[in-house]
Amino acid sequence: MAKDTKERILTKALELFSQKGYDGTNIKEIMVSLGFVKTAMYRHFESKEEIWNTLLDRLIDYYEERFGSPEHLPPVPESLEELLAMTIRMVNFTVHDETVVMTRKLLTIEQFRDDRARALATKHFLNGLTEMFTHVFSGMMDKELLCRDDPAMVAFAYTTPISALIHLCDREPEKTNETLDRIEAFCRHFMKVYGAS
Amino acid sequence: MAKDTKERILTKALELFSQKGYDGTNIKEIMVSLGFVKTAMYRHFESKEEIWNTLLDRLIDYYEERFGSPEHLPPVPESLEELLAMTIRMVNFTVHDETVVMTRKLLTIEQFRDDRARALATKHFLNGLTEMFTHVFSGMMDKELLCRDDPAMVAFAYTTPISALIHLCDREPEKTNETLDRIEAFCRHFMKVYGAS
DNA sequence: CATTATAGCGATCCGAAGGTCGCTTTGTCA
DNA sequence: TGACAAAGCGACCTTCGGATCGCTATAATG
Repeated sequence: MAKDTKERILTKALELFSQKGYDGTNIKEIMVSLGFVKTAMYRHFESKEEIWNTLLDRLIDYYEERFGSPEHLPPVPESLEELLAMTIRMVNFTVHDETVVMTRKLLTIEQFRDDRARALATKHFLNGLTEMFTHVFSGMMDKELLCRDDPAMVAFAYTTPISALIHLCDREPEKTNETLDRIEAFCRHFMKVYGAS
Repeated sequence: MAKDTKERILTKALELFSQKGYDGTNIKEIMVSLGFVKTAMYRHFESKEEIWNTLLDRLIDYYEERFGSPEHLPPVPESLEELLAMTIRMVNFTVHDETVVMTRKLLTIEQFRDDRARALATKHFLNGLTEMFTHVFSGMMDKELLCRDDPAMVAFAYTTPISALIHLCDREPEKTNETLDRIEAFCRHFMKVYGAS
């Protein structure tokens, strides 16, 4: 129950930091919205700064757990349709999971103020996805589902447009459905251009 | 000289807001770094809020002036090499011009807090570039320099990867040179894939 | 059941930040 | 040159936000 409070503070901090930034959020707001008085925070964290650091630790750990090791790489699709299905599944998760959305917004907002946020942003927004799809496309080229080419370059060309549209969903959530359609259209375009058929 | 002060305040505000955000920047810092006492600001603006609004007005106007009307569309290249040269020129400008860099960072940081920043961010980061290159690629397809395809989709596939790397330059300026190389490599890859040869 | 640590509360402190006001300086113009 | 407006200065006000401390209630433990 007490342990729970600490977690709830972190969750609420992620929520508020991702909307208004670290500087734009105050302790009172966090604690009152959880039904506490602001000073109750100091039973769980030494300072506002420590909330930030703990939160970032969690986000880094979470990313590492989830995407850190090769065993978390997705299976190599057996067809282009399967690639599309896998992509749509991943995108749907990433734009609808509230925690993931808030994490992305947080990193977007704080990337120029905090070095760890900066590093994590580059992984989240660029390198992580590219590396993952480098593996996927490398496998698909071996299976002759895609034209042979530099898999890292092809992965980059595939993931960055999708990433741009995910950012658009974050910025303008009311356009999410339309944007998901655009993602699917882009995937089909990509498959037409790069597919080996 | 007085008029100048107002401009200098706006310039400094852009600089600081783009590094630390609106909430993370205080009036004293702006004014003292310009050699004034903080309250001198109130001879030029009613409030901190008004600095923000004026600054955003300027950024919106500047964007409109520069990219707003069709006459500002770039000429359609006569060859793939020319497309590459034009792209490199544009990227170099956008990555090295301090004001442009600061504007991008500002929009990145404040896009979730301010609706006008949000709208301008979508233009800056996505639609503006895509529209511009839709025109370019449409012309190039007419000249049979590129395979015929949906020019808007091809423009999207061209500009968003470049945009992702421009964001990387903003985030990690020490990697600028290496990142510019990656942009060029991507452009060449793109030309190989989409070029009509 | 008594003890003790934990967690929440509220009063309070302190410094920072936005903003006001009146005085002084400067620069413009008749 | 005298008068006035614009612009800068600095003292001051107020609020807000982070942080400390001591009291109390709860809940876990021997």
